[in-house]
Amino acid sequence: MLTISQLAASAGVTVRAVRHYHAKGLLPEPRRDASGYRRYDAAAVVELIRIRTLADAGVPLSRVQELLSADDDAFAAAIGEIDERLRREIRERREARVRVARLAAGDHLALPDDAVAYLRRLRELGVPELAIEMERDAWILVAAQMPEHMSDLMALKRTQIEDPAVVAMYFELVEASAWPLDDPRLPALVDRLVRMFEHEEHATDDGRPTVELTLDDELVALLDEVFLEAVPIARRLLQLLEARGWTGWTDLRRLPPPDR
Amino acid sequence: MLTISQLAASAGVTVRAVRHYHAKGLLPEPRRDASGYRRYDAAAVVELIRIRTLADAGVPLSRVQELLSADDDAFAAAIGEIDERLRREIRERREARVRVARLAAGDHLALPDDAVAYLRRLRELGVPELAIEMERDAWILVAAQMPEHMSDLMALKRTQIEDPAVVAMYFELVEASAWPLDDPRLPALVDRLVRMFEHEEHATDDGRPTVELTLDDELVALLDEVFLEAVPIARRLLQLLEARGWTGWTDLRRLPPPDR
DNA sequence: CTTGACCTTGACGCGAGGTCAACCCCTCAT
DNA sequence: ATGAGGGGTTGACCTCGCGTCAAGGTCAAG
Repeated sequence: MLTISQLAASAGVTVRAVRHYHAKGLLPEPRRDASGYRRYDAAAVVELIRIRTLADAGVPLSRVQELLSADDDAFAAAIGEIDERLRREIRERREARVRVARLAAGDHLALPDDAVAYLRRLRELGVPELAIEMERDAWILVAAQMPEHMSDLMALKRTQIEDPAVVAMYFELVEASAWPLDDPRLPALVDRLVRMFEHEEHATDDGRPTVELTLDDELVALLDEVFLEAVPIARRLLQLLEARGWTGWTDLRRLPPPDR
Repeated sequence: MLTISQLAASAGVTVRAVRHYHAKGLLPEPRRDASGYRRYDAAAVVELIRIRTLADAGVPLSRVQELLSADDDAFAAAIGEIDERLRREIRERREARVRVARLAAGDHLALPDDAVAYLRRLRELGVPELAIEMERDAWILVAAQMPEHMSDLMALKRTQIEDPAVVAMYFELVEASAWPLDDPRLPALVDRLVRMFEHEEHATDDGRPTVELTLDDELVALLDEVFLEAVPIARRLLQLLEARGWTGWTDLRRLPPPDR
């Protein structure tokens, strides 16, 4: 005959846990000796070990209670489910190991692979780190709001960034982003931009596909907003562009002539 | 700028969880818009994903809070500990899978391997199942109270059980265990027992080692108690043995002569 | 103007015990 | 016989990471 602490020790649990199982009706209350102490037999040892085996496998005690009185078929089915859950938990922990290991470094946390590759390409092209950080934050916001468009967008950006003319403009804009709003060099910059757009327009007329037209309005609005927020000078540039007959930032278009 | 549900979705968590992190000081409260709604930037996305990465790895939120503001060395050390814990949890789940799989069948739950082997040998020798169950329960109690002695005891029992004389006595006792306490066949049985002891005694004098003498008193008391509890007729047998000048059950000895 | 989706704070609930508190019981040494 | 120590007993509150109301305020669309 065992005392409660001996029973508990035989299954490697605490006395408190055994009493908890009694309170929950998982383990039947044994008879008491003359002084009111609980006294256990071998069957209690077996039962307690069964409880712990299931509980250690992550089965909730309420489910353990059902299982202890289940028939063989139901029990076998339950064992199958438990095993499946354990395998899943093992898989999740393996994935967690990978993610935690990547935690120390980089952009991978909040961005998909292709966005990370795009940012890396910007670094290769010599874009200043500050500009890359702004760009990264912008893409994080886009990814948060419209993750389903990210892969198309990144494909587009990676194509654009390989065009030397676009890269040249990019560098001009990066440089300009630090200028004050009333910097005298701004009008000349905008003139160069407009000339470039008009050149592109002609090229497009020659039959080159205009990839941007596939972007939906909501996405364009988001991209515009994000970049206007991120780059202080962007609003001023937009004003100057509109004065020259163009509007939009992501989806650049000629304004309708003002006389209409 | 993101609303709380957009932020939450970007990290795959619930809105409630994000608010919980604010309340715990894990994620700084962002600024509010005109209507009092929270508005988040890209940094919040990154931070939230960091929190979730750690939390998904099983790090308590209080620890996450420390880690987010820890220096690189402390952080790297913590990552090491987290990875170690994850590996341990994977190992535990693998072991749980094995134990759960064994749950459906048998004695292995509450007994060590050698005790299971001993019970299997009893079955091979044709011992009735009822007697084996009693014996199993007795050994479970012994294992619960003195697990450190089990391997020696089982070695001893396995040796004994290979001695045909012992096996013969064993069968007689098994049979007798079902008799009423006043069965007329009992005295003859005890006579046979005593004759066997005396024979053993002579054999021992011849130089055979007496293994039992290495058992300590506490263990002998436990074994006696367990078997006297388990087999109703054992007490009566003990009385009869003592009338013939022997005492003890596990550690059988001649009584001192009554005239002293 | 209403509906329905979103946001706010605050409070309680759960699951598996841990951790007191306050008391009883038994044994052993003084 | 007396106290100390190491069992046992019940009961009540604490923990953690949110889920789930409750009781509203806000916003865009029909």
